[in-house]
Amino acid sequence: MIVKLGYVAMSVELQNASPSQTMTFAQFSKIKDREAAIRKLERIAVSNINNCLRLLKHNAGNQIHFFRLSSRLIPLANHEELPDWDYIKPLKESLKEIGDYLKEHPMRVDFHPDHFVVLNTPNKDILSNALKTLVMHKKLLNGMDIDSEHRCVLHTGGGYDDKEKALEQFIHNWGYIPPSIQTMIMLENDDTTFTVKETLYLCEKLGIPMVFDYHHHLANHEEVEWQEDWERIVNTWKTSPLPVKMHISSPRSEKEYRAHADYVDPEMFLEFLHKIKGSVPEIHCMIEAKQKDAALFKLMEDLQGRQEIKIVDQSSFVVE
DNA sequence: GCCAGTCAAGTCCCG
DNA sequence: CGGGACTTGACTGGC
Repeated sequence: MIVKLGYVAMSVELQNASPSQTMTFAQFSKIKDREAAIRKLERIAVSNINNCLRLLKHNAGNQIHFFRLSSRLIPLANHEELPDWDYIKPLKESLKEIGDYLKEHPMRVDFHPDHFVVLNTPNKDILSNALKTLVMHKKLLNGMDIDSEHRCVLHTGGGYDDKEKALEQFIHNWGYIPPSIQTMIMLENDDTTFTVKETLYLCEKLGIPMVFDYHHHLANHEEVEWQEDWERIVNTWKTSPLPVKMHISSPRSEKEYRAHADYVDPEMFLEFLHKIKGSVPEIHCMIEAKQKDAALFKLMEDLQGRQEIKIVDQSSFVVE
């Protein structure tokens, strides 16, 4: 089984390369010339996308084949006071550059929109805003000429005091999501509300790939045993053009269990890999750690020299 | 140039 | 029911 590691959105090694620079609506409103304010938003967005390209080059240079793009590339993209702003148009060229680069340096990239994109809300306006944000992600992928199938990880959403009802609400709302947006989505078990089994229920019913977050599972489960669910999780990827993907992180501390630690505990990771080895030929593990790419490199270093590990390159290895 | 506070979103928690 | 916590990185303001 080959394991490929990825990391999230920004680098601690590459300086001044934030893909998430922003302007709040309060700042925006202070600028009297609205056109000038919009131009400023556009300059920030272009800078974010250019930094994204720098990050991709950094990744390619370090043999990293898997990366989560920032979902904050375009500040105020879906703000209700800016419905007339065509935010994609001024970004066309920068986005195409990314697309061209990715054709030369193939890398799996995807998004994880912030947790306020809630698809199971009973509130129409919130659903409509969630959909707008997903459409923005779709446009970004189109601009980069990336097939948008299975490129957006989401959580199931709110519990609303009745999780069973909340799951049915998800299924109900799913009918209002255009198919081209539906195919973008993957669902992840979360650390406070919806467990692996609950997420699987939706994924199987609606044909959505499930992203297993091991740390979330340890924080939130009916039963801690997960191996009997693993085959079902793998099965949700059967129709996907992409390999199974999952999230790996370690608790910051016993007290702050749900928060992400700076680095990933290699022992926990190895133990996990031994349990799933042989179940898939290839798996992509997204490292969610405070130290971002440095955590990925440290984990690779920690795994070096282990009997059962054969290092392939700076971010991949084979487990036997 | 540092530290505390603010910002954005939706849900959840508390009184 | 209303206000604050939660989360995250970026940014602002006070000193």
